[in-house]
Amino acid sequence: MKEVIAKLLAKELKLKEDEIIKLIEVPPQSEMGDYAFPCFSLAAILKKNPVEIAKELSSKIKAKELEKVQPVGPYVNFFINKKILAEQALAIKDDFGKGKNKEKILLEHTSVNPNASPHVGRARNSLIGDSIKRILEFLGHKVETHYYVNDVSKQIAMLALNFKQKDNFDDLLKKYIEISKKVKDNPELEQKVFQLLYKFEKGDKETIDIFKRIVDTAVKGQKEIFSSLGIEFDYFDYESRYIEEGKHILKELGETNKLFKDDNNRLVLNQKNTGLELKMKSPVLVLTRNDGTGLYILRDLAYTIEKCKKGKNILVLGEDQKLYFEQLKQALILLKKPYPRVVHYSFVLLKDIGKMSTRRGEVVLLEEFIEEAVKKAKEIAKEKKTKGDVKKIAYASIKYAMLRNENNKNITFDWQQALNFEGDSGPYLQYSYARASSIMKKAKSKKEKLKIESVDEKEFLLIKKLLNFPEVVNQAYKQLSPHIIANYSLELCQIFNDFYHSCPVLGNEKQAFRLALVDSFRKVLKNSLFLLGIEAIDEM
RNA sequence: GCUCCUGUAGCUCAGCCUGGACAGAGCACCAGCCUUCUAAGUUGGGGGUCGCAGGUUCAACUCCUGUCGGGAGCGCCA
Repeated sequence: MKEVIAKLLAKELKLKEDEIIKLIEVPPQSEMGDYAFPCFSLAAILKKNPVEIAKELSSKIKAKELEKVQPVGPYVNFFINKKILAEQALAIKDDFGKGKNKEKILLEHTSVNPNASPHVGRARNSLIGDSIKRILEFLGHKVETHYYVNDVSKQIAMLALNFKQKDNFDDLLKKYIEISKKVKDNPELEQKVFQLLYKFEKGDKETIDIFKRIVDTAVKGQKEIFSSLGIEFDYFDYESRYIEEGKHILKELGETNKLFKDDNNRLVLNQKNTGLELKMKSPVLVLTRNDGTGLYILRDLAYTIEKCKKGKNILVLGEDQKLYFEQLKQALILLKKPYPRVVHYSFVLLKDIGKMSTRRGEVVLLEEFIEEAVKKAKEIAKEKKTKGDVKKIAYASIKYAMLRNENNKNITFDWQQALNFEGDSGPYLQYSYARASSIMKKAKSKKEKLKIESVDEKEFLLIKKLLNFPEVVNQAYKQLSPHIIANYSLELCQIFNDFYHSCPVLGNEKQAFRLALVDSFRKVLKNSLFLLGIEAIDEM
């Protein structure tokens, strides 16, 4: 529609269409029109009062697509023929907004340390990652999700000192906190930790077995939790598999003459003149310990290089890893290798406590949170005497609460607010869908002939919002930010509920038209929710 | 100390990338709406120096600089 207007304006103005498209905006209120063209920039060129220009333009432009063209101050406001848009909205199909890209994309997200049950803060990584996966696939990309398992870490080695054969997933957190405290106050114990890592890297069978048992226990538990939320991974990539390749990388880096041994006999990469000198005290990257064992980044380099060979890469990382990633990226650039696009998200802070820390045990576990949400959903369902699937409602609540914020903003986590099922919440979106479904169900599906006689204001608002969906998905893709979808979903539902209250569907003379509109709403909202990983439900 | 992110209503957040018409939601608070498609809904009301100060511009919540508050990071954790 924008294009049509731009064409008309281009005729009058001797400006290029794409320039005009950039200027066209949507008025703040729908009564002002559907699109507006501000004449400020023309005022300078034509040396005329913008108000005059708007008046002149308005009188000249006419087209069958336009119901009305009206000058308001320095703006030319366009009212689109409502029936044309209504027809478009009614023609919406299940695949509305889907794309046909075919690019192969590897998406790495979550990668929680395999040492304990994940806390709510970590879930943000998974939920953002999973939503990005859905957005990419919706646009047609071929996506592989990868979960990097850090099975060579110091954390695992510490846990190995405190792990018993019979320990299961639920014991890990407690055990980890215990040993973590001990190691902190005891340098000798820390030496033991490093010895274990050394043995592991040298291939000591006993050590490898203990590590494996811990990691398997943790990964299995974590996988189950994420799976319960509908988050699945295509590949679990084990860090330990990259130990050898990491040594090759070390060799390659050695040939760049940027590698040197420091006073403590560690191999260090000089990262001067990469821009990093502005961001850290000393722009170096330590690659090995003094006992020769490789550090995490060495294996990560090998891993990243391997992934990048297979396709375009996207990585979801916490904001605490910004500098780390920048160092990794510069090392890859030095090796003349491609590097991933990265999405950083900020932390989930606990109200009254602050940052969650597994080590300190100051956490709300994702499991607890899920349980609490389900409990709450059950209570409400009982109270309302409804049948909706309480689990789906609880998950929607969690996912929406974690995805509604912009990635790089801190979330303040508050039980009460996170579990609110009213207003700006996941259940509100599902409720709107359920209402629409209920109408569809009650309408006996007789196919009446559709004639659009007139379009009411509330109907038109819904129509415009529905047609906006593809643009919203593209925005979310461009920014790799699910919150754009979350916000759109909320606005869409608010508009639908407004329509719901002022436009009776069943038994109304416009039933056929409104029914078709409700059906389009269901299709769009279902897709929109799907992109957030939220299931649409027919009753609740 | 340096780098990055952030500061919008009592609270939680959109809007800023791509500057324009009175700054939008939700929660909480007050007053209404269920003989009509689900009240997990909806209507109305109060509540804002968009942290502060400069600058650019016809026009700044939006861009630039400075400053203050919050978060994150800055050599052998990942």
